Amino acid sequence: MIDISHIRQDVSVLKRAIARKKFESDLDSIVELDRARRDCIAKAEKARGGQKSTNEEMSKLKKGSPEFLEKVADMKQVAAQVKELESLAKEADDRFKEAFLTVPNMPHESVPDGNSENDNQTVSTWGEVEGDYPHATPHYDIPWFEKMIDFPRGVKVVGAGFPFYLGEMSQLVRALINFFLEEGGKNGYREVHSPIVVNAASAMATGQLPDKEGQMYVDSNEGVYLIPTAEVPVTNFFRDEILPSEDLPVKRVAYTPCFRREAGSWGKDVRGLNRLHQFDKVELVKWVHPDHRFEELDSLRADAEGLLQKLELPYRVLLICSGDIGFPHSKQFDLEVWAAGQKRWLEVSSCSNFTDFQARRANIRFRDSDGKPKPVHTLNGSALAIPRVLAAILENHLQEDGRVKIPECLRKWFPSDFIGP
RNA sequence: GGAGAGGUGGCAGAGUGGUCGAAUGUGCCCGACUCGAAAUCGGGUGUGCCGCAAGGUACCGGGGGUUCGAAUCCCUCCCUCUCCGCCA
Repeated sequence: MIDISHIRQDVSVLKRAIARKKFESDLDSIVELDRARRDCIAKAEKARGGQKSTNEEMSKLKKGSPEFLEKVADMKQVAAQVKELESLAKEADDRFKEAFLTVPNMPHESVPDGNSENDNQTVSTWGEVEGDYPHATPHYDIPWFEKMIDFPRGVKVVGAGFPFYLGEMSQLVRALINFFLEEGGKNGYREVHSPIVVNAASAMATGQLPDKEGQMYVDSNEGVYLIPTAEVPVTNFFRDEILPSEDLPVKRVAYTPCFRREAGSWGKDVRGLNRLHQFDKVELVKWVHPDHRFEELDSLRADAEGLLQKLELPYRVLLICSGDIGFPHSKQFDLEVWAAGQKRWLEVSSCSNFTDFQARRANIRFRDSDGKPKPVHTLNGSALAIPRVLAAILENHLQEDGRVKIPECLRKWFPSDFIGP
């Protein structure tokens, strides 16, 4: 959630910001709900204060004395009144909070205007995009692909979108995971091995609930959700905590499987590894001092970009426009790898700054130099999503002999220079 | 899953229906003493909400109830621990 002062001061600023995001939010009525709530709270607290001071007097009287009994009789009415006012205040408070939760984060001023993904800005590209890939083939059309990644048996065992990776392909997946984790460590991120289910409070704190409930697999017996990204459990690590400011920035890297129902998005362009219900991903998460939020976003992005460079995969960096940016995001860069066989860009990372939006929901604070707790700023980014990176490796590094060359940086964990028939 | 015990401030740990935001210890911060440190002594030390402020109000696991008044009594949910069962 945003800072409440944004709706108490000049709402027009907030209105304009939200309009840029193409989100609907009835701010006028939320302002009114806030006013009503404060009014009710003031009344209830005043009544309660009166009741308390009388009760204090009563505690000094002899129990059962005439004065005491008289006051009891008087206070019965007061008590009923207080109860009524308090319940009105709670109602008003709940109404406000519910509405306030629907207000998205404001996009940063450096975020370009736009309506959809078509308006995202390419800020840079790396590597040879239109370059020389004479043998490039869509990964799912590589002859031996199905021998190494078994979709039909995944369908039999679970359903669509849950492939088995076999033999050397499984080793390659593992090599990528190791590479990403190790690079994260080198860049100062502490490795975490995290739960892959979370409770509703956690999903609420990072913003998956209530918006994206339909996108998550849920176990309603236990009231837990399979995580769509490690962002959820890892960010919630510090929920309801106050961090010492000298600990900032805190940086963590985690590998987890991710689970997404992808409800409604199944259909075209989802062949092979392009879109799965379960996939592996290494995620970077940072908790930072507000003063450093944007330099931290740049360095986070650089950390993710470094991986693609070492993998020798061409990519572009998109600055996501206001209309395509997510609900809790302030600013977002996507990294898209060039898949030379499909001749298309595949998103392999999304690096985002949430400013204090998640931190307020999750109640994660730091103690500022004035001694007061303030919300931290949270950032995260994939580094990287494995199946699409794998797809790009298979397509771009495919050679004339039908084998795929393994990038140098993975050889430490992979037993051969090539993968293939 | 069964039986029992318990959830109080950073931690430990008292708490009679009213004088309890809560004793005490410990930790932490400031000061005194000291060449410095330890020890000792003195002072300070939670968070949210409402309020321009003074101040008020809430919070003793969550929610509800009884009562003029609840950390304290009742209901309910959650969690932790011990023992048993099952099991990686």
